[in-house]
Amino acid sequence: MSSAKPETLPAEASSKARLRLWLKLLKTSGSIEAALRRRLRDRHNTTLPRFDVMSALSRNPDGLKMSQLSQFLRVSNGNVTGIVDRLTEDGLALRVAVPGDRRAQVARLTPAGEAEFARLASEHEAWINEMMAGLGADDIHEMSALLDHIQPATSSETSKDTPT
Amino acid sequence: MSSAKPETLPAEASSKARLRLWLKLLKTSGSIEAALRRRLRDRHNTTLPRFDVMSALSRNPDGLKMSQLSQFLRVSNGNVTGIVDRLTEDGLALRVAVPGDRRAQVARLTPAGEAEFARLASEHEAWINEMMAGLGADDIHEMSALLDHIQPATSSETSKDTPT
DNA sequence: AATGGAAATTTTAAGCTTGAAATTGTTTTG
DNA sequence: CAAAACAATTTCAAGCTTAAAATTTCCATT
Repeated sequence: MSSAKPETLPAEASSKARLRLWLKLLKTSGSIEAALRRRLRDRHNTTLPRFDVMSALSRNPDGLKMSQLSQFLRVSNGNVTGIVDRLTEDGLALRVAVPGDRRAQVARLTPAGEAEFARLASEHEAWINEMMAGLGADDIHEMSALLDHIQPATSSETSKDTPT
Repeated sequence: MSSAKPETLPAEASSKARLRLWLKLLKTSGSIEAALRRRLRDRHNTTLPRFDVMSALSRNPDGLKMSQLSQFLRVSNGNVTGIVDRLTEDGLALRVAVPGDRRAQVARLTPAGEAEFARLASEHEAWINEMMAGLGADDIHEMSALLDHIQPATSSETSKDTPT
């Protein structure tokens, strides 16, 4: 008997290690996200989805078609419809007809929306900077490189390529 | 003039770098999560929240009180109520009265629930292993260590300590 | 034993999310 | 040009999520 049955084979061991890493990654990003949601809610009476939409519109001052917005944010069409609805009710966004195509509409920030987003974005960046203060420049590059080695989808599932 | 105005001061530069890292981290974990949700839905007709609840119950064969379950999963009480409701409707979980306390109930997996979870967990681990195949043992340890340097909440917000 | 506070859970209201169906408008093509 | 295919958006049904309110039960103090 030269080989007693090991508890875990090497392949199994690294599979478990990868699973643990995923759980840790999920916990970390979930905690950051939860902190952002809480602060946006408690201090600015808004939500992360609204912030995300405003951020996308802020980067595109001429507006984005609803479909472009949902592609950019990687959420469904129906989803952005509701968020833009509520942003519009609050006077932070508006819909503009697209000249050549009566089906389409462009969502834009209002001046009030731009002003509001400027405040939010500034705080948001400070929050992230604070939470990640423990990472130096080298750590940042190292983690970024490691993240590049993760391949979330197999080729068969990567049908919706969104070329930039 | 010995100091011409630089585009970004060092502190601003690393703040931006941390923000970019956060966006990348968010994108990666979001993509993994989206892939998991899609596969659970398409191949097993279930959802990630259901999987998470089943996973917690699977680790606790004697059941967990609803409040323990929500603490463990870090979601609200009302949230687990609904998920356990639906799991129960499907015969995968059940509620058991707690002897000493008529307020409390323990949620447990049924035998069908255990069998179903065993199948799901096996696939789930394989999916993660596949997506993270690009990371070797050293990479895993490195990333894990880097994640430990992120502090998602300030002390003032860490009021709900959940000691394990 | 009564009362009042704390605890466990559910309910509720509002918003987020999705995929699918429905609408409306555009373009291709027979 | 009519019809069919296609495109942009909204609507819909179902489920997830939260915080806050409501219920029910427990427990400590009188």
